[in-house]
Amino acid sequence: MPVVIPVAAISIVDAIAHDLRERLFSGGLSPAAALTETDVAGSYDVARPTAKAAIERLVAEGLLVRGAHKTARVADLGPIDVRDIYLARAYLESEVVRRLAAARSVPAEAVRANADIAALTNDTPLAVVEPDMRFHLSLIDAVGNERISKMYRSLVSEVRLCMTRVQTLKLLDTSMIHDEHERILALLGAGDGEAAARLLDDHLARARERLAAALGGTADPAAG
Amino acid sequence: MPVVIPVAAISIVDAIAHDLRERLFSGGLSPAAALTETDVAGSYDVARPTAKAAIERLVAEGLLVRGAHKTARVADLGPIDVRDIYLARAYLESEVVRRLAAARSVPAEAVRANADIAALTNDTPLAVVEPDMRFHLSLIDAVGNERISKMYRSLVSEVRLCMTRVQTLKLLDTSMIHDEHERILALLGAGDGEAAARLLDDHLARARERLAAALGGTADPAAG
DNA sequence: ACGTGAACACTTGTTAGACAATATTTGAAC
DNA sequence: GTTCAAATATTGTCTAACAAGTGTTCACGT
Repeated sequence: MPVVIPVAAISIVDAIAHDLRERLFSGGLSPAAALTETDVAGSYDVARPTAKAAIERLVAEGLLVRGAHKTARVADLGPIDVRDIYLARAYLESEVVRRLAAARSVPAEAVRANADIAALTNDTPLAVVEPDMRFHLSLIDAVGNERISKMYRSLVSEVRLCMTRVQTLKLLDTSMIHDEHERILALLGAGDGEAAARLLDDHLARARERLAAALGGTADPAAG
Repeated sequence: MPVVIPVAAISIVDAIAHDLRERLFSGGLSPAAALTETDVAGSYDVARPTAKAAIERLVAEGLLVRGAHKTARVADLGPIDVRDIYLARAYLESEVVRRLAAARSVPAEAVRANADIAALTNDTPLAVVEPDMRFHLSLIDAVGNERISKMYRSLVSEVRLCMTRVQTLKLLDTSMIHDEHERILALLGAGDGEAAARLLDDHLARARERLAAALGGTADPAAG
């Protein structure tokens, strides 16, 4: 019996949306930068409706913003948005660790991701972002819920957009992140969901306040 | 100083998407029914690209499904989807009640919605759906988080789509729903988040299994 | 009769060009 | 310098069209 090899023939709109997303995440597009439909159409050499569709997709994802008859702009997420996003993350993720702990389930992929963090030598300051995201995503994906994974991915993409604005900042202490992750995993294996959720909340709150402060907000650990 | 009166000049695409959604929820469109772009364009007397945009919006919301070069169809959500949706609801909502209880916050709108449920005389069997949704939505909205509210609303719209398929079924016992809501609100005021979350989980699990069973699934209270 | 394969119709993906409606900017008048 | 009006830029929508993919029919050969 032949094995099915999954291939995806992505459409032009998909390709443009994907590339715009990459440019957004790599900082190629500054916050509040204007993205007219004609510009996008011109730079990819496609028709305007095609560019329009790609832009509208990113607007739906929250990466771009635009009002009626206004040109789309890169979302400039401030401290308020950061707190909104991280609170949503905390809601989803702390409930996830509660239920993972109840099943004493320690996702293998999360362990791997955290090992990758430990293995980091001093590269660029934000080399830790990728394995860190992978750690948190693997916790979410471990529950195997399509819609939860999709919602969380949407939040992660907004976080990545924020991060492009603080590339220079020294936000994150790699070893501390690793240690906290390790403790969370241990609590999952021990079945202590309460403690794991509490620790995760602290972990996210710390990251949130650093990011919010870097984006010009005042320190406000209780905000949310 | 003149008071600002907020008006929304919705676009044609918005209007069509809205109307299609209503038709979806009112059962005017059967599950798995085909919705070609030309048909939609013809029935609203607009150009095909306009209809296309409306269809793509509903596809993004999960109300329609479509593959590349295939005609869009009404999503026919089965027991598996119901469990996926309700588990996502439970994750969001049980964490919400935990945190509402921690603040001993009892949302006034939730109290109102539950009073509306109690005031129901025997109308159509699914007259309870609207105030029930409103009860749960008001709990979510009480935390004042933009992204959580948006995610939850997306889940609710999928639930509504499921419900249109079981209109005839006697799914819900009004007084039981009211009582359970009442107990949840009481636990919020008492600050007992654990108990409130547990009760809410049971409440949603019951609704989930009734809905899943009505959609042809086998009883499986532990699924998810 | 049955499976094969080619022609066909249907649908979607994408493009081009155009016009109207709305925002934004420029410029001129006071 | 401020304010109003014209010019420009941009988006929303339409018409028409072609290309490409999907599903179906139907004749054909075995």
